[in-house]
Amino acid sequence: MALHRRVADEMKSAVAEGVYAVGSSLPSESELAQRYGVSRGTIRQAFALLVAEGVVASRQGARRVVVADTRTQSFGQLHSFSLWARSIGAVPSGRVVRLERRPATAVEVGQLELSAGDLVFFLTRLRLLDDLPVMIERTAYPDRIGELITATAAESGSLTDQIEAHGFVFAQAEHVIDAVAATAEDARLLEVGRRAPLLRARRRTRDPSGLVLESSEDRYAADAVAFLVHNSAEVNTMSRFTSS
Amino acid sequence: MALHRRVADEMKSAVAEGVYAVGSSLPSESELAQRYGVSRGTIRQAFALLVAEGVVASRQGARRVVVADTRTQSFGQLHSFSLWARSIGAVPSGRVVRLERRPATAVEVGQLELSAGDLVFFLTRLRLLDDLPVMIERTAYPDRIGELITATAAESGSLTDQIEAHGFVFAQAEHVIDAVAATAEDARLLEVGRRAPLLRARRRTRDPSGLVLESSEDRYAADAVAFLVHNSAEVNTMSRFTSS
DNA sequence: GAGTGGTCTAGACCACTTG
DNA sequence: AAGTGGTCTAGACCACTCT
Repeated sequence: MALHRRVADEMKSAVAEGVYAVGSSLPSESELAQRYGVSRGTIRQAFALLVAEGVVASRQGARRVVVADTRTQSFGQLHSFSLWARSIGAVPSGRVVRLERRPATAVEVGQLELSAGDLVFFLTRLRLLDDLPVMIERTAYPDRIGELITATAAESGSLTDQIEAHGFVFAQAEHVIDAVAATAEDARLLEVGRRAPLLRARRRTRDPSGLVLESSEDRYAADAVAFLVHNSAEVNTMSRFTSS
Repeated sequence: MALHRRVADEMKSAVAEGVYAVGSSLPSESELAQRYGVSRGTIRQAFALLVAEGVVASRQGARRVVVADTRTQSFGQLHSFSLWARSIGAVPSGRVVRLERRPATAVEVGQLELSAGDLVFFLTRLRLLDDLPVMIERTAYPDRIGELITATAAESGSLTDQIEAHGFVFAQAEHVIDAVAATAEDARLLEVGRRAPLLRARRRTRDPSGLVLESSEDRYAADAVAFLVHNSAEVNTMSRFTSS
């Protein structure tokens, strides 16, 4: 583990434990550098992480201030339904609705950055927390990933684990988030009314070299889940689009 | 403007202009350092911005790769409806539904980090793009901000401009995004059906020192707007919550 | 083995706040 | 005026990719 990552984690723990209260000031960079026995640059790297996560506010000339003790979820927890479920103390499960291997549609060719005629695995799963239906996941995998997928694995739990076990690394993702009305199938599976509001997240995940590993459309029952996003003037990872 | 910011902007322009195609590799850090006449550290600062915005993928040992030419919106565009509207070539307008000054509710005291009994300005506005209703904005301002707000300013355009003109700086924000069904008032104002799905973004904005400047609940017509969020294993600004 | 990005250090100067 | 964070430099070593 990198030094700056370790420092950041320790600072975050200290905030969570109340050593530094929300609203209070933090020690200066030079003091922390001395305390941890690292250079000022390493302390700054650590703070860059905390600022991005919205834990700390920074302004020139003044000490940094704690603004929240939000323990941001790891990228892994955001990516894997199973991991996330366990982290909040719920029991995740999945029910395979459809699993097929077929030529990619034009849209999928674009999404997965394939060539025309390439095969994809397409999986529709209902995801449950403590046996309550929460989300419908419709995911397209390029063939090289898809061939790792079996119906039994999809039923029992985490495909993410399965895929990572074969050496694929999920490194970055983009999410397009909007609201839609439930279709007949959505309503039946999620046990909500027809046309009920659903939170939709269309996700595309890449490995460290930028190759697309999956493209998914997730639909959450409206009262089940929300997303929290933090952004700042320095680093902004969020934008707003007209979808029409 | 900081050197690394300038380098990042130039790289982004180069990608947008096709100098570096999506999918292709970028020059090495040392080559860019020489070309721009800066140190390697500055080039790395520039790339940190581009990686956070999802323009570039990075992995140890290999050259960086261009993964998208998404021109991420600035923090300002994300924050100001007026600025955003103009940036996409639409004409923004606003209609004040309610504007009141009153003691903060318990929830608002928490949201705005006030003390019990403090006053807030509460503004409900319908926002339109090219005269089409798109969003309802219900915003609470602490008194020191709210006293800058007049009904005429709220009608004519950007309160953000108004507030910034008085020296307040919007530095960071957190957004909780989910889906809700339209209430009777929502439906009437947005001209959608009762119980139509709406995309809801609850936003809290802070100044550089961490003070809360506003707390807002925005409801978008489902087919009007979507949010795009980019995240990565290194820096993750997004998380998923059970809202129940 | 050469090249590249990831990490860390030490030091310098500046802009800003008031610890 | 002192302290603090923001920026930039130069150099070092390591882990990893690539051919």
